[in-house]
Amino acid sequence: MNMNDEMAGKESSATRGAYMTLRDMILTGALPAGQKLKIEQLRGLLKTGASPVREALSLLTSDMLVERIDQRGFRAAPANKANFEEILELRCTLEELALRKSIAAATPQWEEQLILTHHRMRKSAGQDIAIFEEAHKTFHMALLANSGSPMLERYCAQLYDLNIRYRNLAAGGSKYQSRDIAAEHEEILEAAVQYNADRACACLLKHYRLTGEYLAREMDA
Amino acid sequence: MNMNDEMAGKESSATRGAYMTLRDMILTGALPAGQKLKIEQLRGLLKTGASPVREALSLLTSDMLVERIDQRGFRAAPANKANFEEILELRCTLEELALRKSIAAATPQWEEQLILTHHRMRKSAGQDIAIFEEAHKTFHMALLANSGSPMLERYCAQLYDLNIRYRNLAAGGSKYQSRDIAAEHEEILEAAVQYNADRACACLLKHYRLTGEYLAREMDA
DNA sequence: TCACCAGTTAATATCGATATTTTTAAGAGT
DNA sequence: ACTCTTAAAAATATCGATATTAACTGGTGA
Repeated sequence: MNMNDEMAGKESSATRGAYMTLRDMILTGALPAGQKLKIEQLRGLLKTGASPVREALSLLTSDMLVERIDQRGFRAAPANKANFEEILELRCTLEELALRKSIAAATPQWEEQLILTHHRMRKSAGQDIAIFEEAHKTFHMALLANSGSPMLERYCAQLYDLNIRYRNLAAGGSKYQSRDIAAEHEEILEAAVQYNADRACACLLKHYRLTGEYLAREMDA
Repeated sequence: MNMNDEMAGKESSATRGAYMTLRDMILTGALPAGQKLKIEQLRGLLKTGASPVREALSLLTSDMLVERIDQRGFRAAPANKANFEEILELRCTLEELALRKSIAAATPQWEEQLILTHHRMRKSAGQDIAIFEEAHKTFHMALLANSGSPMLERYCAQLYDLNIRYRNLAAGGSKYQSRDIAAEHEEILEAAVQYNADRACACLLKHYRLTGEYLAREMDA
């Protein structure tokens, strides 16, 4: 009767499908930074018409993943260390702000969501990396989800994605970081559910800055 | 030979033209908040095809001026008091951040730009309101332009526009505010060129909050 | 050798028409 | 009267083709 099972994941509109695919390809680095994105080429890759491709690219400019040069097409957003550090710093500022607001307005529902998303993230640790990444983002966003400011959360989500992109671009060869990521997440969670804003923020920012320094080193090499 | 004089202001691509026009119409309230934006209707209004309209609308979603509902078209972003207050607060936070950074990194060039843009704003006070608004935005953005963080500046510009939109939506009938806007601008400028970050921020935020309270009152009525 | 200027190629931007989907309206059955 | 189903209308989304614009190439004159 319904097609939810069959079509799970497949988006209703061609535009959304193209948007998702392109977004993923840019975030993972399948489409390298700065690369020209030719409509015809993408049209073939995505097996759809020019209009959805074009519209998807327009939408991706919002996310700062694609640059649009009038009359001259699209290209994947460039990447460089300065931009990375800008993102990292801005992200730390905005996420701290959002986390403090979330904790200040804490509710049982929010708290329970933290527990749940954290649990799911742990569970997915063994599975496919894409599954984990998804759960990881969900957990981090859950931390901020009670800030009361959807726009702030949106900015944070955007910066999160941009950061992930740099992680994928930079961490090409080298193995996963040696730090105990799981422990860092537990620390953050613990502080949050205890409404300890200072500690939660300190842990969160340490979590980001450690990854940041690691990536910055990779980018030099 | 060339058409620069004739075509001044007319954008090169139909998409950009549509983008500019629609943006303006939403900011000024010519397209009311929440209104359904039918392609066919806009196609007639803008005298262009469906593709440019569609693409312009997609671009406007980045600016949070248009909402896209998959398979169900576009509509002008809704407006309500909660959203307005969210914008105001976020704007105060981000602009303070950017202004402090700008002052901390002050250079003669930046300082001179402040003087210039302020002067131009004063000059344009008598002229057409649209001219003044343009100069007003330029001045305010110049204050933040030395923050060293293009993304932060972009967010501020976005919030600025959203705020202006509410000003246009709310201040329908009532006359321009009685406050001495010019004096407030001078205060901000003075503090900035003296590298007095605390005072500059205090003045800037006061400037925003006063307008904000005024608008909030309008919105109740 | 180099800058400059056609002519050619390639890519973008745009149009008009069609397929899909949603919304509206109407009718049948309970 | 009310809901459910079904037909008609309207609007969105998409396609394929064309016009417009930018990029390239090779040759010409200093």
